Amino acid sequence: MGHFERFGINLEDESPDRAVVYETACIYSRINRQVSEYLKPFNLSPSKFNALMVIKHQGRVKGISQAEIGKRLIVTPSNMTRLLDRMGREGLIERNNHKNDRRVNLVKISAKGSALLDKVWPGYCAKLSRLGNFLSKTELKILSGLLYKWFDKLG
Amino acid sequence: MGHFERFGINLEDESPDRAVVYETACIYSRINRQVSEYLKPFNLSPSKFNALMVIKHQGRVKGISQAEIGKRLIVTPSNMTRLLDRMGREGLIERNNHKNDRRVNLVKISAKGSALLDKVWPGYCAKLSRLGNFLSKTELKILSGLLYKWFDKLG
DNA sequence: TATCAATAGTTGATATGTAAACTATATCTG
DNA sequence: CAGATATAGTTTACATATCAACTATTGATA
Repeated sequence: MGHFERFGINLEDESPDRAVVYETACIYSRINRQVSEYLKPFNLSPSKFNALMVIKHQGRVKGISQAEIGKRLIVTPSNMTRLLDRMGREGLIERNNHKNDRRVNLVKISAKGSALLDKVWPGYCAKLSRLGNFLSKTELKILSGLLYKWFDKLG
Repeated sequence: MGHFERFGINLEDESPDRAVVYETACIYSRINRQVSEYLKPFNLSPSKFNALMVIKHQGRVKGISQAEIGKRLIVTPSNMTRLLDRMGREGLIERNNHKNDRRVNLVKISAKGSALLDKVWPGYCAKLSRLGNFLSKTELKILSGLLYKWFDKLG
């Protein structure tokens, strides 16, 4: 077991509860940077990629409302408006009015957006697998189980 | 063990390597939100808080350069400039010229900043402990060890 | 039905993040 | 020493995030 420090304080021994929080934050930071770097040549950010994935998989037939995308990704309405503005300008999505509720924008992925996702997805999965495969299969199972349990109880 | 899904895809069984990446991201998102909410009444963001902690603990005597803070927190120079601008405006820090190297700004925490940290720190630790204590001591030890190993190998 | 509350989305202000171009200063090297 | 190179920090432009205030529309209810 290693030594984990933050602000000059060794956390691992005295407070494993705080240590796991710090470790999670540090790992996330590295994951996020690597994913961002992978997506950059495609002119995609993690936010745009995630939104595009949700729109593709949840809005196949009639489209999906902005509020619904926001709920799934935990993105605020104002953020969603502007994210979709940019994605619309880049031709990745289309926004149409809901027939029965004129407040709602129904968002659908465009052919261009769909083609981009098809190009990006395999490498994205491979990148995530590489990020995870520093641990053995057994360790991954244990880690995944503990993380899931934690996530579940965090609420 | 639970079921973990993203974009409508069940990850846990087929690809534990990708599952741990997703789980880490989801947990981080919740941690970050809770920490932000705790800090908000003090007019602090996680970024300002982390910078203030580093400045307090690493810049005690002569101060610490902006580049050094940036290295520790992985913050770009331009971001650091403006973060410290705001923190300076709020009276949390002081910036002075380095005597022998006029390129360098030496940053020190102010009395006001130090008092703020003293007020925030106990609750911050308690918040992190509460975030981590959904797991037993044994589980925390195992999780912490696996996270450290992962973090170490991620490089 | 008239009003009132809830919902969907937009806009403006601001904080935080990146990248690139820039200034000023320091250091290295022929 | 002169010129190239490296380093520290700033500025600009832009993406992404929040919150608060706003409009438009729908739905509930008195």
